[in-house]
Amino acid sequence: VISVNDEALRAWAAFLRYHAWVTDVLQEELETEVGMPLTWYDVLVQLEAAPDHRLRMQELACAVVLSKSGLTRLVDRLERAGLVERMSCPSDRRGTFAEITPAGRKQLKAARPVHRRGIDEHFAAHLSERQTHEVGDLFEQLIAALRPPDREPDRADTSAASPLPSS
Amino acid sequence: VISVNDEALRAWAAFLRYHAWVTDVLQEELETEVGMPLTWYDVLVQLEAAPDHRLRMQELACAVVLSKSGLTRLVDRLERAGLVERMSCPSDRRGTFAEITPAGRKQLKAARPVHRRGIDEHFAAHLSERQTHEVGDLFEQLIAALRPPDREPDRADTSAASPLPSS
DNA sequence: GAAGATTGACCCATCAATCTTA
DNA sequence: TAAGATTGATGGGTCAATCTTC
Repeated sequence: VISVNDEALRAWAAFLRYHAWVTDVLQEELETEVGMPLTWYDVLVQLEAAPDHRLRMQELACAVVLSKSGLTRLVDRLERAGLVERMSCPSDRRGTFAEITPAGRKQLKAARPVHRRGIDEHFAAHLSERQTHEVGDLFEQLIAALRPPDREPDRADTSAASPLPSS
Repeated sequence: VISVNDEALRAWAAFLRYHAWVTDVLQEELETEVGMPLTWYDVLVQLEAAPDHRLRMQELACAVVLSKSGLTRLVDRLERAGLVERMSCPSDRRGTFAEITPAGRKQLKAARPVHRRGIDEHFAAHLSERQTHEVGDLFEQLIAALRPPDREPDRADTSAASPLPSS
């Protein structure tokens, strides 16, 4: 059988293991220092960066790589916590915007330096400038190569365009 | 605030997004072509590779990056499916081995080429030999740099040594 | 009492079905 | 009828408590 070689498998295994561990560490840091789960942080980052600080539920689901229904429930929790507010879209009343609230921006302001410090400490600090650039290029290239994943029915990213994870 | 720069954030975002997408794709390929979830595959790979084709529950949990309780339930399902069998450890009767069955090895034999093809197609094929080597080194170095994660109570990897994800 | 593993309660995500508006 | 979003049922994971054996 045509198959991948050992060096590639070693790289793949390291990639997987590193991802599992580093997300665990970042999650825990954010949780203990700011008391917020990483999923919340991701949502707040996306909304803060969006025009008018709001996004349609569908776009947000795509951005944070969650199913539509998953996002509905996540926004439920964020709204209950007062960090996000739902606003119905006036031009198309089927649609709903999720908008970050002042309290949400305040939380984000507290969380961002913690998370960025984590990314720096557990990732960026160990890469040379050249490596950083190369890793960015490489993974963007790999993403582009994944066949525009003709996603499953409930999945939000049929549009397949813009998603950008936490930063 | 001292913080990570934009190039590093771009690399980080690409890393995260690629991981989310590629695991999704591999998961779906394995599911549709062999009818087995990726978690099952990971367990079978670990057991097949282990001495006597079996591992203590704790070691297995560590290897597949799952909590002890999570692994208990996963092995429950695998045992129900006949792919794995529990054997009590004769020398220390507190302990339990999970051992791959003939049926499990057969399943693995069917699954492995599918999964490896996926890794090749969506990962290895896009890397030069030099890049493959560099990615492997880089992530292994990053793993080593993560403070030996003094893990949470229930987490299996207090031993922190050997875990190797799916291959 | 501590270690290995399991169990019960709970959290969060997904899928399929549903409701509403276009 | 289709599109946007939500809801109900369910799968699979974690934590804390428990059981068994050392």
